[in-house]
Amino acid sequence: MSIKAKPKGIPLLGEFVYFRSILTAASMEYTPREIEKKWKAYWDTHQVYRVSHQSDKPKFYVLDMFPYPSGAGLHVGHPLGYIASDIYARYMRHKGYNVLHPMGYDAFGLPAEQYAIQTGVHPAKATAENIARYRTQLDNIGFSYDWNRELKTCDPAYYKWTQWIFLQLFEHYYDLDADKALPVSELVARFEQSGNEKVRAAGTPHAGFSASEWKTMSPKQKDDVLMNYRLAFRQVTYVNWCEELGTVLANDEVKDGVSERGGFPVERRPMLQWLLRITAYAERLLHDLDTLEWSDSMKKMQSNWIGRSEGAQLFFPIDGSDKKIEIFTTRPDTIFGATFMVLAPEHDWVKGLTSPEHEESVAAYLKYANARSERERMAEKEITGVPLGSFAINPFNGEKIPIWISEYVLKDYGTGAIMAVPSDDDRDYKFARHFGLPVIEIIDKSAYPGATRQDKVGVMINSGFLTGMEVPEAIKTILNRIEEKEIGKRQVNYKLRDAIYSRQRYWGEPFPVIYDPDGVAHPMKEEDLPLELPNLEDFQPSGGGKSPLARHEEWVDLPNGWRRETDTMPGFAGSSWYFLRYMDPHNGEAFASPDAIHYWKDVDLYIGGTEHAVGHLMYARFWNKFLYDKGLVPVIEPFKKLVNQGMIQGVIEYMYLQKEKVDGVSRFVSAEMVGDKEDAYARIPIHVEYVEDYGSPHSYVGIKGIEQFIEWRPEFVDAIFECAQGVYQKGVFTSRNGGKSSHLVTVSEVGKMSKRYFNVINPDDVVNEYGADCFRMYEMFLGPLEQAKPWDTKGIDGVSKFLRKFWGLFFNDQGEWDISEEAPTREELKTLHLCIKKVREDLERFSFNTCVSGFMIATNELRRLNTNKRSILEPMAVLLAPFAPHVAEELWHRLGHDTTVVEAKYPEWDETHLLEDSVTYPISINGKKRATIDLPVGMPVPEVEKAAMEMQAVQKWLEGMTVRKIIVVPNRMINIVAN
RNA sequence: GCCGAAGUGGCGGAACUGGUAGACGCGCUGGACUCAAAAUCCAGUGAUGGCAACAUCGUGUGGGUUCGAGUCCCACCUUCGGUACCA
Repeated sequence: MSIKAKPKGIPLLGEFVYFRSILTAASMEYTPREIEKKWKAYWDTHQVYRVSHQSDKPKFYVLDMFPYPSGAGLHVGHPLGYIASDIYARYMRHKGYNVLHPMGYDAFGLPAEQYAIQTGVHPAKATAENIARYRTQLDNIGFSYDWNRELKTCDPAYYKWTQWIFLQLFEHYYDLDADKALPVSELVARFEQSGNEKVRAAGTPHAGFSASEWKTMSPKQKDDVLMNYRLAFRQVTYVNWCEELGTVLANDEVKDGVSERGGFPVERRPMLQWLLRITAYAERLLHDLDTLEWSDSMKKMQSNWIGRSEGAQLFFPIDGSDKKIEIFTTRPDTIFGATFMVLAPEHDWVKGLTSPEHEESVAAYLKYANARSERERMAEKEITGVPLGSFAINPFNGEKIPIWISEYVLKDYGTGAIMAVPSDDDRDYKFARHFGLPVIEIIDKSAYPGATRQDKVGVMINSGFLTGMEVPEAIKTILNRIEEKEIGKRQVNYKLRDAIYSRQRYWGEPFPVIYDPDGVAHPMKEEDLPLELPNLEDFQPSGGGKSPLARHEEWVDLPNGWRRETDTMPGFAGSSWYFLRYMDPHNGEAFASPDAIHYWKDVDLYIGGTEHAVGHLMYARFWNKFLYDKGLVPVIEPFKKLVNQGMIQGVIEYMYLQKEKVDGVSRFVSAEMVGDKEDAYARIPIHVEYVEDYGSPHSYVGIKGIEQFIEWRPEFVDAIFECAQGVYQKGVFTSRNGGKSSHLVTVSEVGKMSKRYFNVINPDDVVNEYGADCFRMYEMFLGPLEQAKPWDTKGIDGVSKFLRKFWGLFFNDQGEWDISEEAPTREELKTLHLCIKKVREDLERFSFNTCVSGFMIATNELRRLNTNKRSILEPMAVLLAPFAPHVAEELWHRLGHDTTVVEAKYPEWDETHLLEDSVTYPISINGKKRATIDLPVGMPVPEVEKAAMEMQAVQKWLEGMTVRKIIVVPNRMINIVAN
């Protein structure tokens, strides 16, 4: 019996194994249940995995990405990375490192709040239950976590420091001269001295002011000015607003422009929110990628996300007005080809630039664009836009060009306005073609065949003083001219946007901020932290886009008339710094003690999914850099080495349900009958365990499966099930044309493992049947860590057999423990040392799957050799310990040790045991293998050539041909080129 | 759309630096053991042709570089992850 998502209450093979073990001599049978239970208890009582920073050993920090404890519990995909990191952590410990390997929970978040809205269960309660379930599931797998360091972001003792770091961000600005964060108090001192003219800081554009102007400002005015500088600041940004639900929605909750819940319209609405000025760190976030041992693709994703581009800020005068539109362009050289301008629909000036005759069409377009999500707008499937009816003047040739608005220009990128050059930009070109706008060729690319529209190559034509120049020269020239004419300047632009940090939600960290009656934001005092999240019973949003907290007036309104911030922090708040808290998780005086931080420093190995490539990893790097600027952490990057695990997918099985009922009865049909009439049927996902051969093209439900299905969905008790060769209805199978097959073929699809597809496979069930050691090794054996792969329990038998065989090496044919102290043979030593080499080398390159096959090969070989020598088997047990710690511990103790195998020294290989006398060369003729020959290792090349040429099989192939060349790669291959 | 990744037997995958494609495991086929089944053990297993030796084809598709390409280059197809408020 193999496990498919196991229905509750069905006894599994594991119980049978257990039962059998009681009847047989307990010493010989491999009984993972007993062994694993025993050693888990041992590790726990001896606190084997507890670590301290007070150590003389070198440190090593292995971290898993913070899990969010979802209501569905862990499925077999989650532990993949945890197992890999656990194996590596154990390996490093065997190598003598003091290994920090902690685990905890990213416990604030939207799902718990949605669940609360639907069921009334308090998020704190649901989260605590989910965490408890996760913990049980994790414990089942035998991880080497130091559970004394467990974290929960929703714990006030933890979020006290999340709030504290937020306040530090609030109290700092980014000084471009110092190239680091400095206190706002210093900025204020400079304003008092000389206004903001000499200040070079990352900030929101705003007017200049003098010292005396600063001094006359009201507190509210000063607060507004400082918001342009603070690293945590308030600004108006757009949110997905759903009027019907009275709430702001996550992009995730919006599907095709309507809310996923209820299908109500969603529009983009401006709202005053907190943001973090991550853009201040853009350059450093980009530059420091070079110092990281991350995959090139991951670095590339981050660097593309940051999206640094060099170009020019340029002002275009508006016809009939003294206003000038600011744009950013990376191609100032193409300005003579600019035939129109495009503004984002949200651009502040749209209203003012709309001429009376265009008011109607512009209003209609704004309404359209407003209902479109940012994602849809960027996807550029259709070309939309309207002219405003006003014109800009090209500052170089004085041409009047029309101003349009279109959704492909985004408010938050650059200045929200572009000059459109259809000849040299694809999107501009498509837009011009669609609306019949002129295209002026300005670059002759005839010397560069194959160059695309956007490529920066060619010779300028039709371009005034630029005509005749090559593009790079033209760019330089025009930049200089722009600066001379003072109509703009060189500028570096980033695609990276500041991070919106407000959520109109309950289940998150409260902001430690209070507003005075003027609306000036004041930080809470450090000694008053944490500001605890008050208890609520109703989690429906408050009116006007406010968080549920806004209804809790006693909490919001302070006795002195000041008010609390009612928004809460986003999910990434707690996870942006948790790796630091693990270093010193119980500290009440600081987020972690300097001692601990200076010992553990940074994460040496970080394992998690690529889905965090640009979110969490960017924010965490940003926070770390800020804390570095403050002198609070010693390293510029928190995650030295990053390994991305692939996602384990599930199989989704569907039955076809005819959309139209037959005489009021539902009708399911076997998939092969559907043919090209898909439209007439609905796909109904069903529990994968009802399906035979699930995942294969022939997967089907039989009578038993149909009956299980009806039990689960009683509304289909009367339904017709049209099988391959007959019909099943109400417990009766009627054959058609004498056929007997009652298979109803289902459609299989690879997809997410999720509650909604009834295909979640719980690791507990697998561990229960096969044991944790087997589960760990099977997860690794499935394939390369980095690759996505579908889960299939079928193959697990191979690993299970391997473990029993490995165990069997220590016993004789009578099932008695039988270990000899004799000296090993040469062959045995070679097998052992080959295995050590394979496992160690593969571990170093995170190739866990090939380690497992290495163990299998060695075990098969040692069985063949009938090995029972301590000198071979004891190192094998230690070698296996990181992968299968329970069975290794059991064997280690049976071998006579009374300390844990966890601390045993990892075996090393000796090349002298691996030397071969001869090598089998393949002989290729013109690249095709035609023969092989055994030759001594290290034979000189001329002799190898001679030996090969003398072979009959070779001569046969060379008949009538002339040998042109013989290529010999020593100890690898021989290739003869002839014609 | 944009950014990133992956496509190898019936299945999961191996081949690390351009050098014997398919290690290891599952499944399947045949055999041993068994009253029988399970478990276990032994043998075979990319496709096509052939009694066989062997030959031809074969790493998503089309092209290219090379003595030699799963691996490098160009174009394309499909699937997956991200796309800024899921975590």
